[in-house]
Amino acid sequence: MTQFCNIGEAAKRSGVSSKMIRHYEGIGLLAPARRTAANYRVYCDADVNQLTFIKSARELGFSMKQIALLVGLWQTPDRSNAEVRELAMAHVQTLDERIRDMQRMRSALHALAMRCQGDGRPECPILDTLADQDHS
Amino acid sequence: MTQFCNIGEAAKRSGVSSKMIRHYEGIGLLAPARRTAANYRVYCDADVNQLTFIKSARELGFSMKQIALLVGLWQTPDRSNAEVRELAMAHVQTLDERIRDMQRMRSALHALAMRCQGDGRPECPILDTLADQDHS
DNA sequence: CTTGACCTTCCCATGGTGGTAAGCTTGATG
DNA sequence: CATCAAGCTTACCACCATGGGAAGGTCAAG
Repeated sequence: MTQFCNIGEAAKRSGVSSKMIRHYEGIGLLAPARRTAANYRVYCDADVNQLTFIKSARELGFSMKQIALLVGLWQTPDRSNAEVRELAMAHVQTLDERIRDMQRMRSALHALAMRCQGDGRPECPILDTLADQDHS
Repeated sequence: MTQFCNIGEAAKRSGVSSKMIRHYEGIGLLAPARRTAANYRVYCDADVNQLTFIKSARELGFSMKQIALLVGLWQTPDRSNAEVRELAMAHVQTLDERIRDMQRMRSALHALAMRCQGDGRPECPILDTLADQDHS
């Protein structure tokens, strides 16, 4: 039943590039893959599942360090979901901060752009404001 | 009237670290600074202004490449504010995309966390969902 | 003259991903 | 069987912006 495949197939199935699969192995996020006689990496279904897990976590913006923790919890049968939840909520908070930062930039820049005529003359409130150390 | 200072003072006045000032010079964003006989970099008010400009642009999330363009426009007397505005609006759009991405992550993760009891048992919808290749 | 604070250059690290080159393996086709 | 393309291997280099640190020179105050 278990399907064995090489790195290209594992990449296709998990959505993680071969490059990154090797990288994940290099940084210890994945156990070193078994090899064929010709030194080709071999992956089983469980390995592909783990790659899928990592991919999903990346898509939620978790860092590699956090993902290492999540993978550890995932593979621990008697884990506590409280720990997972805490990790997740901490990341939600981080995302909120980043979103606020971006929004602050966005609205400041948009306000500047609205003050600029954009009519081809050299006068430009955007540049003037950037040059003014009082950020005003 | 013009105040000359060394890199530490320029850093203090502009808010850009000495480290980064040297880096900006290295990548060509700043003209190579004049030097004292002892090879210390010397900065004048205009240089500090340019550093302030760069700092402000960084705080709005512009990339170094965009900042190089902005600095170029800033220092061009017969520039067109339309060009500046276009750069700014393009960056607003980039920020909007990043914000949307973050918000998508945020809400997906928050929804997952809400489904998790966090009561100390091993059952965890967060991990289950990450492991499911159907992202559902 | 010593001391401490500053400056100089040079190298390394981060994080996550991509590219590329040189060389080996595999499988299919002529 | 020879060949060729596609895929694998490792080992580098690059991005972007920033920080850290080492080893050594300089300057000003005590």
